Amino acid sequence: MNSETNGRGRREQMLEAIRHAAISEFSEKGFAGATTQAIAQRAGMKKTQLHYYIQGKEELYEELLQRVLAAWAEIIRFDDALTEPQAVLSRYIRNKLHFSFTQPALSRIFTSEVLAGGHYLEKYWPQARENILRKEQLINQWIAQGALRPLDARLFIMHIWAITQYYADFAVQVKHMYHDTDAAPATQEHIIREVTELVLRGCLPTTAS
Amino acid sequence: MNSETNGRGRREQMLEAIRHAAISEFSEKGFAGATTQAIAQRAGMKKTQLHYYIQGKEELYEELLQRVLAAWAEIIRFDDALTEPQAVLSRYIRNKLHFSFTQPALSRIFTSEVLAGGHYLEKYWPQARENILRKEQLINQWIAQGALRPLDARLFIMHIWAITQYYADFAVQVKHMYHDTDAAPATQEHIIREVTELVLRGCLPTTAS
DNA sequence: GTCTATATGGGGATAGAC
DNA sequence: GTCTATCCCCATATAGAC
Repeated sequence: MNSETNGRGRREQMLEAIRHAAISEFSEKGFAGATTQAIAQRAGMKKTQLHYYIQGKEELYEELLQRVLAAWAEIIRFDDALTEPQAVLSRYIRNKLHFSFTQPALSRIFTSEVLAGGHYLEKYWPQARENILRKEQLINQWIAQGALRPLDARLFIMHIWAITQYYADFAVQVKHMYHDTDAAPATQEHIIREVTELVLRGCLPTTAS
Repeated sequence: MNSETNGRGRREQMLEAIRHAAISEFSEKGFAGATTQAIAQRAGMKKTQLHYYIQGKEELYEELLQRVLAAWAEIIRFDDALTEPQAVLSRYIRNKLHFSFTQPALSRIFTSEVLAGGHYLEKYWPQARENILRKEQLINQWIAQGALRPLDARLFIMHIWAITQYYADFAVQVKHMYHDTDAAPATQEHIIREVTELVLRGCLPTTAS
């Protein structure tokens, strides 16, 4: 059992610890404000040790950005096996919210990058545009079929994205809104239900059977 | 005409230029990532000149944070003169969106601060909680009267906030979604209509007359 | 009020001992 | 692989000439 085979490699274990720490640091401070010093400290190592494992601050950041994009590419697409708008949209909302709940810091890195101007996302926009255009076409089909009320499909998609992303970016705000209050914090399932209900009622035709 | 009376004071003019520059810098880089060097450059002055006018980076930041909070406190409250849910919510959505459109960078400072953990907002949360609780009560009254469908009022308010804030925080994303596309970018009025329609349909009772 | 110069601290990154 | 020591750059902020 050499150093390459115990666990999945000591090096990879260290890198995972580093990535975990970096996700927190980058999501809180942004790329410019994050320091390798702080990342090292969060990961429980010295700065020099960190620099032994990573190529540089920028490479680490880009790798993590790619992680969010890759995860979203998997999670966020409309499920082709489903045809009913209710089913497709419900699943989309559930998946996106689940990601915001389980990977809030990773989600926030994207937001932080967009706030900074999104220069590290140059290569990402075309693909994101394609994705939204495909969703738009499907939604417009639904509208033509009378399955959805007439609406601006592109804005509609962005609005769903906005609400679901909110629970990652503003988790601190949400928490404070339940602090020192009679009401117990909303559960994830409850939030999923409320968001889904709001969106579906907002887009279904008034003449729904 | 001494130096205190021309314009509204040279000092105040300089400070406004500094604040304008600082809003951009802080909103893009966050507090940790922003530099007084860059703020000075954006404001068209030397760093030493900047430090002659401001007390420090932190004081400048806190002043601007206070600006957003103060502006929102004015703009965001439910209009007591209105009683119909449709009218109150429409006006709220319009005002909040208008602020996102006209003061996007200032809006983003709040988001950036929340991402960073919101430590500079400690004194703000109690008041924000009060505001949301008051809105919550009114909405629950509407629900009791049958003017709104049953829903979680607190989450509902946060969802409206999320959608309207989106147009400030993710303006870059919105822009890219219309880049290289047949469709012309959505106008502000169009966005206001679409958001309002989505929210109102999402919360009004199905038996609406 | 505005500049040059500087004090002091921390940043990313590497060299080289162990 | 991990440490100490160090390089070089840039940060905030101030002192003091003009």
